[in-house]
Amino acid sequence: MTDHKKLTPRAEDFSSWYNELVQRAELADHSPVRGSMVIRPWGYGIWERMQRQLDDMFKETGHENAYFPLLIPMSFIEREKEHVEGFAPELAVVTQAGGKELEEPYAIRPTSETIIYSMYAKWVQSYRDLPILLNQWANVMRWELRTRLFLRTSEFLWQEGHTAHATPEEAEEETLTMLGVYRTFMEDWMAMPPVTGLKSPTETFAGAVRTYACEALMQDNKALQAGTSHFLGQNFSKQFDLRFQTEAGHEEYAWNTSWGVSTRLIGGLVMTHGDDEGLVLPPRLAPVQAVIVPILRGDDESPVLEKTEEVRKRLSDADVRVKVDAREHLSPGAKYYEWERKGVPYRIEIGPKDLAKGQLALAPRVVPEDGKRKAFVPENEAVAEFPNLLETFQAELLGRAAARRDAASVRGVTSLDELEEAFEQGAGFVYTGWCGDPEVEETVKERTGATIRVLPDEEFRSERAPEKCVSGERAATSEVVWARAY
RNA sequence: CGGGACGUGGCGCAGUCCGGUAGCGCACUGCAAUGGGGUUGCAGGGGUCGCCGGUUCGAAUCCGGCCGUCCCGACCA
Repeated sequence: MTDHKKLTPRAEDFSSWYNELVQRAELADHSPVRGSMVIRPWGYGIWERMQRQLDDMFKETGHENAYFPLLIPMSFIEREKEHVEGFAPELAVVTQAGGKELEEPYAIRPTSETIIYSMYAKWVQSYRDLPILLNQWANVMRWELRTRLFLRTSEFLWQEGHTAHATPEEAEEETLTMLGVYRTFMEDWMAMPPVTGLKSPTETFAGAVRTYACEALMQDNKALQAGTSHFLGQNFSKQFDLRFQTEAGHEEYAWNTSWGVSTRLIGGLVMTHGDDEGLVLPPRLAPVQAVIVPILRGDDESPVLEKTEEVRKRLSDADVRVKVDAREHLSPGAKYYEWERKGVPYRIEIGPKDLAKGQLALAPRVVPEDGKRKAFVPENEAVAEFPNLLETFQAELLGRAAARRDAASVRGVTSLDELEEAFEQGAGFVYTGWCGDPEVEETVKERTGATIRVLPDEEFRSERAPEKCVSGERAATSEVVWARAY
């Protein structure tokens, strides 16, 4: 399925570029259901890589997987006041089944806190039954009014971790541990370095005491909330009667956390690394890390094809995910464009000339700062070095993304005028002081379209803590990061 | 959910104002040659024009309703 049309350049229209890329790289397509997408094999392959790695990290931090029902009794969702206010407008509700009206409607889960904690309540008697550390991989539904492939769809895939603890300290620690897991995953696997921190009260999850988040900066300098970790306190345990007997013998409500990332991460991946030719995949998440394109001649193709297969086997044995593209009806150039559009990190060309010289032609998807577009490397060396090349490529992507984020970050802003000016100049993250007043958030949003993304964790904070709130009058109680967001 | 735009083979579009039995490019199929950045020639296949209804002798074209997509806004992972 070749496709000659160029993508709309990012600089011209970032939205069009994104929409075209997602479809033309065959990541996803619109479905007949409003706001719901089909994730195609290439996109799902990336999601599978993400799942595998995250799942390993969850297991390493002591969690187990389980599965809870898709349908949740409406009365459950209505039990936690903040929670129902947050989710009611976007619920899809099942009112009929088996040809009859249901006595109680079921909501299609927008998130599973309520049904999960209702079950935990059955399972927990004593402090010895805690902690419970579960995760589930699931689909959820939020009837969004405005959707975009991967970034906001009515139905999406995610994981949701839900834990119950005997003490607030332990729950808080869990919340921060999982925020750290997400951050590590985004940096080391997605090459998408986020800023992490605490959400302001207005941005806190409906039903949580505190929400922590990973905020990543996209190439259009808008922020993407890429993962959240919530300290729920006893809000849900009190509503669902999740109690336990302490060592001392008295009853207490358990302390909960929940945390999640979704297929939205794939949108983040696209907007972090993609270029005007198409997708660019970090090697650790690429379903195919190298595609071999044999350069075939009409006269005798067999030596080239034999060598191609030999190289494929050698790389595969070195745990490289490699694919041979030997389709005969396409010219090499057409294949190059196709695999570039799909973001494969490396292309390897093998032709008669390479055969004669015992070399391979290696072409990285992104030309390194100091490198060449295509390198001719002796076969043995190329095979031996290939895993390192992939790691270098991975590091290159992270380095570039971090540099972009830092270049688009503005610190030391002390007034609303300066803040407005910074965003007019195209700033990404802007750091200021804040007094904690939600009205300041409202004012800034009206003037600039930006919101507080996080109260940054210590290592992201400015060297000198801001003394005054950006509104000018009151003293700052914390530093905050502003951005326009997805 | 409010404002705007759009919906014609897989993709991109023309045709719609001034109703008269659907067209172009790319892609696709077959054969042959070609093959190191979107290869060429020849021969083919595919669309009841988003859906439903109305007006009319006749509707892609006019009218109404609905659905979907995109952009702006409110809301949101």
